Amino acid sequence: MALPLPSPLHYSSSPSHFCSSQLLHIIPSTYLSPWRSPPRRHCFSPHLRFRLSLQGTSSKTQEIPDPSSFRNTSKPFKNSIWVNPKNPRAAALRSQSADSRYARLSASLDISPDSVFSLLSSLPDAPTESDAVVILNNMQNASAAVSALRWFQSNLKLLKEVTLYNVTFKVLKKCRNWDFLETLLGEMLQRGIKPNNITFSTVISCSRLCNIPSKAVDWFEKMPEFGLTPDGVTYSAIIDVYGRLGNVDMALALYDRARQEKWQLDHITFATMIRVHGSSGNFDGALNVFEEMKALGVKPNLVTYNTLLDAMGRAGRPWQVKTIYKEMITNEVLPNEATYSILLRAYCRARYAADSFSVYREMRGKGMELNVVLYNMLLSMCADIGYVGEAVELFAEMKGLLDDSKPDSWSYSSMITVYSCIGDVAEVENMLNEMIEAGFQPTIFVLTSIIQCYGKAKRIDDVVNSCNRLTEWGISPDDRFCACLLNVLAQSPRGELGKVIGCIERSNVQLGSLVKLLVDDGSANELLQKEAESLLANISDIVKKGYCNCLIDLCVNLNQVERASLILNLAMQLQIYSNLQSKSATQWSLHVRSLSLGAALTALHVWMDDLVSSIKMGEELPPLIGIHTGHGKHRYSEKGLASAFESHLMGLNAPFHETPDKVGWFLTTNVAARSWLESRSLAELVVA
DNA sequence: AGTTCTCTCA
Repeated sequence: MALPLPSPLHYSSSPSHFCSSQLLHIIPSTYLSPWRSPPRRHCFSPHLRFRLSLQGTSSKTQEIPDPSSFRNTSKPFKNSIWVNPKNPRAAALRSQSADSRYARLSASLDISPDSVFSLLSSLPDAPTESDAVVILNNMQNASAAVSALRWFQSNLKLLKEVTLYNVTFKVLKKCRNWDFLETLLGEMLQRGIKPNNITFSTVISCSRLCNIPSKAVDWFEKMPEFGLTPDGVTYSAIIDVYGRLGNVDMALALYDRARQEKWQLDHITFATMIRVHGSSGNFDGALNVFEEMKALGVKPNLVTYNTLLDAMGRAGRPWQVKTIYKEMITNEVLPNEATYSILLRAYCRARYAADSFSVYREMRGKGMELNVVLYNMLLSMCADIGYVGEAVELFAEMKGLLDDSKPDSWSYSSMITVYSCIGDVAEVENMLNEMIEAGFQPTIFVLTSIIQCYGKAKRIDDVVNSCNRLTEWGISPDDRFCACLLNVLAQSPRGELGKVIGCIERSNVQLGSLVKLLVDDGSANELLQKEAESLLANISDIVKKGYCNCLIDLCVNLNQVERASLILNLAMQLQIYSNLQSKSATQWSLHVRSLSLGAALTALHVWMDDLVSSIKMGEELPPLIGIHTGHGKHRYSEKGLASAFESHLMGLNAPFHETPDKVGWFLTTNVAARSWLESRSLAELVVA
C-alpha cells in the first residue's frame, strides 16, 4: 500500500507540487481575508510573521510530502498565508501548522522505513531536538521510528536523549511491539541513560497492552534501582495492571500508597479501583472508593457511574443501582447507551420487571435501538417471571428489526422457556419448528425446556422421544439436564416412572442407579445414604439443591417419609440446605423458601418433632412461631409452594395463618402452637 | 514524552 517516494533530489527540484489557486479555491475568501496581513508589512519585519502552510488542508489529494514545506523559513510562499502573530488565534494556528507539517513528515517516514535516513538527510534545515520529539511522536511504524531515532542520535547534538527514547517507546507501544521496546530499553539503560517516570509508565502500559502484565510488574519493581519513585501516572498504570491480573491486594496497596504520597489520582484510576473491587466481589469496597473519590473532590463522571452501576448490578443489588442512578441524574451526568445497558442488565437479572421495562421505554423514547443481547435479557426475565404477553410482544418487535437485532438462538430458547413455563405444549412445538426453520440448531437449554414442558403436561412418551433427540442434535447431557429429568420423574405417574428412569440412566449412570434404589422398597437405607452422598459430591454446586428437592419429592410421592428425612438431613449436613430453622428471643421460625413442596413438608415434620422435644425438655417457647415459605417472583413455582403448603397446614389442623402485612409468612402464637403440638403427641400416643 | 474509560443473557 505504501507509495514509493521519489528521490530527495526530485523533491528539491520541485519546491511545490501545488497550484495555489487549486488550494485556495476550497477555502472561502471570507475565511481567509481576516487572516491575511498586508503584504507590505512582511518585508519590514519577517521575523514577526510565520508562514502557515495550507498543504495540510489538502492532504487527501496529496500523499507525497514536499520537503520544502517542512522548512522553517520566513520566505513567502505561494501556498501560504500570513498571520499576525499577535492575534490570539496565531498561537493555535502556529502549533497546528507545526503539527501538520510534522504529521506529514512522520507519515512519509512511516510509509517507507527504508528511506528514513535519506528523507531526513534531504530536509532543507536540520530538525532541532524538539522537532525530533514531535516527528517521532507522530510516527506509527516501529522500524521507521527506530531508524529515525538512529538518525537523530547520529546527526543531532542531544541534550535530553531520554525523551527521544521515550517517544520511540510510545511508538512501539502504539504498534504493540513489546520485543522491540524491551530491546531498546535495555540498550538505553546499558548506555547509562537514566530513565524517568515517563519511561516507566510507557513501558508498563505497553506490556499491559501486549498482554504480558508480568513484564509490567517486573519493570515497575526495578524503579528503585534507578533511584525513582512512581508518580501519579505510573501508579495509575500499574494499579490498572494489578487490577486486570486479579491481584486485588497489590492494586489496593498501591492505591493506598499513592493516596498517602498525596498524588492526585484522576477519575479513571478511581473507576479502575471500583472495577477491581467489583470484579473481586468486594462491592462495599467499590462503594467506599466511590465515596472516597467524592470526599477528595474528584467529581464522578459518566464512566465512574457506569462502572459503579455495573458493579452493583453484578452484586445483585438493584436497589443500590436505583439510588446511584438517581444520584447520577441529580448531578446532571447524562446517561449514555452503556448506562442503559448496564441498568437493563441489573434490573433484568434481579427480575425488577417494572424498572426493566421503564429503562426499555426510555431507550426507545430516545430513539436508541436495543440490540439482540438487550432484548434477550428482557426475554429471559420474562421467562423467569412468567410474563408471557410481554415476551410475545418483544419477540414480535425483534422480528421486525434489522438483521443484527433479529431473534437469535438465545431469543428462541427464551421463548421456548416462556411457553414451557405455562405448559403450553403447542406453542413450544411451534417455536421449536420456527427456530429450526430460522436455521438455528436447538441447544441443550431448548431441549431441557421442552422436556420440562412435556413433563408438566404428563406426556411421558414425548419426554422419552425428546431425550432420544440428544444424539440427533449432538447434545451431551449436563447436570441441569439431569435435574430436569429428575424433576419430571418426581411428578410422573407411578406407572411411568420406569420410562423416565431409563432416560436418566442413559444421561447419568450414577443418578440412574440412585433413583432405582429409591423406587425399590427393598433397598437398604444405609446403601441409599452412601449412594446419595457420593452422587452429591460429583455434581456441580448450582444443581445440588434442585437434585435434593426432587429426590425428596420422589420419596414423599412414594410415601417413603423416612427416606425423605434421610435425604433432607444429608442435605442439611452438606450445607445444601442451610438455616432451615432459626431461633430468636421473640420468634422461632422454619424457613422453607426455595424448597420443593415435598422437601418443605419433610422439613416441617422434622421441625415439629424438634419443637415437641424442646417442649418436653421444658424449654420456653417465644411469643411468635412462624414459617417462611416466601412469595417468590416466579409465578409458577414459589407462589405454588405457599398455597400448597397452606392447605397441608390446614390438613394438619395447624394454627398457622398467612400474615397480610408480611407476605410469604405463616404465623401463630406460642400458646396456640403448644396446644396444637400437645394434642398431636397425644393422638400419636393413642394410635400407638 | 507518559496512565487508565464502562459493554452484555440461560
